[in-house]
Amino acid sequence: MAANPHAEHLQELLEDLNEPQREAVTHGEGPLLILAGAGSGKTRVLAHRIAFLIYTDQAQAGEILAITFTNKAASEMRERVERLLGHATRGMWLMTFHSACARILRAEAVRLGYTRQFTIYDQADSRRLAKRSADAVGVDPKRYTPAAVLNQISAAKNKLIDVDDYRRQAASPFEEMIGEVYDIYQRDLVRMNAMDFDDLLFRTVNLLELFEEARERYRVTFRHVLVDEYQDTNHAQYRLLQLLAGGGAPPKRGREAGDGEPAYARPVGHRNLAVVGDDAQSIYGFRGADIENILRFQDDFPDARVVKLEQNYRSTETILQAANSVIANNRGQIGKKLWSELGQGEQIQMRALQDEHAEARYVVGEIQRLVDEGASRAEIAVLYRTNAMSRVIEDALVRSEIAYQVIGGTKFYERAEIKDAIAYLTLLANPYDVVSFTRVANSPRRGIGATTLARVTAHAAAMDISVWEAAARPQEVPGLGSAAVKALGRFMASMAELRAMTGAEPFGGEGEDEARVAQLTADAPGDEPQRGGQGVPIAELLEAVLAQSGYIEALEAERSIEAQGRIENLEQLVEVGREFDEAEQDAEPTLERFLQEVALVADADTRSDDEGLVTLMTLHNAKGLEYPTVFITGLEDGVFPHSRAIDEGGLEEERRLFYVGVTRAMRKLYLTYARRRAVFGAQSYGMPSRFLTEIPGDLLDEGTEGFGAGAFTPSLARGGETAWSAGAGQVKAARGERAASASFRLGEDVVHAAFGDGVVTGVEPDGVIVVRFAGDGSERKLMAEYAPVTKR
DNA sequence: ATCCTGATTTTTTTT
DNA sequence: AAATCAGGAT
Repeated sequence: MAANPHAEHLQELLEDLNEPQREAVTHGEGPLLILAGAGSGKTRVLAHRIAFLIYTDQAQAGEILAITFTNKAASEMRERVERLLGHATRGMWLMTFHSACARILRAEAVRLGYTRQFTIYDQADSRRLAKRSADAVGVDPKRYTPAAVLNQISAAKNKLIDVDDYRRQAASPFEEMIGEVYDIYQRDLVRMNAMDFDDLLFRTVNLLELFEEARERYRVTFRHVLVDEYQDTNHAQYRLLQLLAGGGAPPKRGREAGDGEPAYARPVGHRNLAVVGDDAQSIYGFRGADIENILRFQDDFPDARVVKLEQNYRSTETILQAANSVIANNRGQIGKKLWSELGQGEQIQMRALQDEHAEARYVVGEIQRLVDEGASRAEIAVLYRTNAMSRVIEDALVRSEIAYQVIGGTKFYERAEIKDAIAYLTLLANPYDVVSFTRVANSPRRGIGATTLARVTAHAAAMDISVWEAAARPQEVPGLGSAAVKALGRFMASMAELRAMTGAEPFGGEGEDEARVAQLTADAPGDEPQRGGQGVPIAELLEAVLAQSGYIEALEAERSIEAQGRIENLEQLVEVGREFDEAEQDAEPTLERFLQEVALVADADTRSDDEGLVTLMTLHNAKGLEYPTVFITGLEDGVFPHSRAIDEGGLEEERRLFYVGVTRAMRKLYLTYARRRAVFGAQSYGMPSRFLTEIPGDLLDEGTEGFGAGAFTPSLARGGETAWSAGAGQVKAARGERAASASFRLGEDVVHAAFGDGVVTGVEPDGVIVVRFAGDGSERKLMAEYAPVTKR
């Protein structure tokens, strides 16, 4: 790089980076692990590194694959890179794992037996399908909710365990049952030409393992792979990276590797893999994230360059000290100590409030005060453990007329009318999609009831044809009355008309199967669609759907405020379609691309940077963000840490979540808890969160002002009092006295309040015991001291 | 096929 | 407290 034409830019690029940051940015080829503490400028490092690779001609834009955690983070990253480069970054793959996989699969799905129009099911869709499959197996839905069943399947998929492997490994009646459900569930997905979120990863791994040609092509294409938030990758994602970048060590986790190791497992490939993460911020274990991925990166790549970023540019020292001392209670982490030059700053405000309403009033009162003093509402975030907790705070904000936004919870795309409209489009694109068909067929009501639907779908399954085809020729469906035949005929006629608008081949006539077969055998999957796709603009199609289907008409007939709101939501959706049409001018705005984009929006993507909006969200959604002022609410044992986490040994992850929350704050941090809180409508009383006791007392201001100070703002320093109203003697009492724990021995018989009889199969440090329960054969980790478990 | 009502459940966290 | 669901009446 002696006479680099970009020399000037290069220097500028490296100018205001600190030493380790610069080391990470300028690292050349080969594996790179960046351990980036909270607020240490990792996004900046990633953006600069991408720009550096391009400036030094180590990569073209099109040779870079950069994975972020959310779409929002991806577009922010793209902006930064473009600002650094001074030009657009077309062709650079900067997106989430799921988006990247969906994009690859669109081009290659044919090789795996799907058409490129395959549907992506979101969690709600998947759950409905899981419920159907569980019903078919005869699973008692009281005992195992569809969500729980789906979780099991999802966990298996995240570990790349397919149906056959799962059933072979099943070690309990419970697992055998889940295996049966998994089997049906997966068959249904394939038959419907659909994938759930986990399939996007799983099938991409399949593709790269099975087809050497594709594997080599993508390896060559992505000469440099960068991954943000590496601590939250799961096994499937790990495997995917290995296939793309070439592994270091062969796979040791997952299934048996050994001698007969397949070719793809061997460490070939460019190994230009740069990952950024912070093990202290791993908070997605519940959805399969494997913290071991980051902890063992150096085992996978013994020659990896390791860079630690420990200087924090975000928070005051007070906030960092609190975060450091809390996280010190976790074990088995990569040692890191955050420090800052921003000075001590203000004390952390801690408050105990009467109940959740008082808590909300306190938070809103403080927000009011800060805004009066000149703060922008956009500088303030209120965080909580579960989505349901937003409501009380929202009420208080509304009452005080403070503008706010809620991230997550009931999303726009989860509203019934939006899902209906999307389901119409999905069915038009993918005539095999039974879930969309059943959703849409009788909505609005047109006399196609549950029995009719069941007969049609059963017929389709029996004849091995698409639902569309079955519904299009209703007279062939056994058992249908003449009214049902007529209703179906009318419905399908208008659907056929709408499908014609999309420019897709007509469907449901005789030659249908050839259509899929032709698509499946069409070789040479490329990056562009083989034909067609130039159909109508999405907005136009949507309007036609809503009119033709009688959907809008039915809502108008209702004449209710609620229906009016739904109509407005649908208008908003049409607007989304219009924006998509305009944004895609160069590429063809195909229906499937639109549906894919809609399916993969995350809560966090909907965040607005609008000035003047206070932001409310869960702690999970706050990952990666920062605010001058942060409120963390609901700091009670059982709420945060969540009771289920306490029961199941998830305390360390909860603690990391708290760490994430604390480190979002730049200058002011508020921690609040309520003594009494309504849970499911019933009142419950909780102790202050144990995390509060892990913060050194001198960092906290417990508020002495105000009426009945002692009564409502108990002090950690004070103590001795007995009841709640007398102060938080409990907090002090709790400090340091948690260590004592009931001891269980290996092999001991125990009884759990919820799970019933079980036996201790493992004893771990920190009072964690492993118990296998007779009821369902499940094995759970419990905190001996806190879980409702006794010796028998 | 559709509507109503009472019972049951829901709350972790999410791509 | 709200939402979904099952069962039964129309």
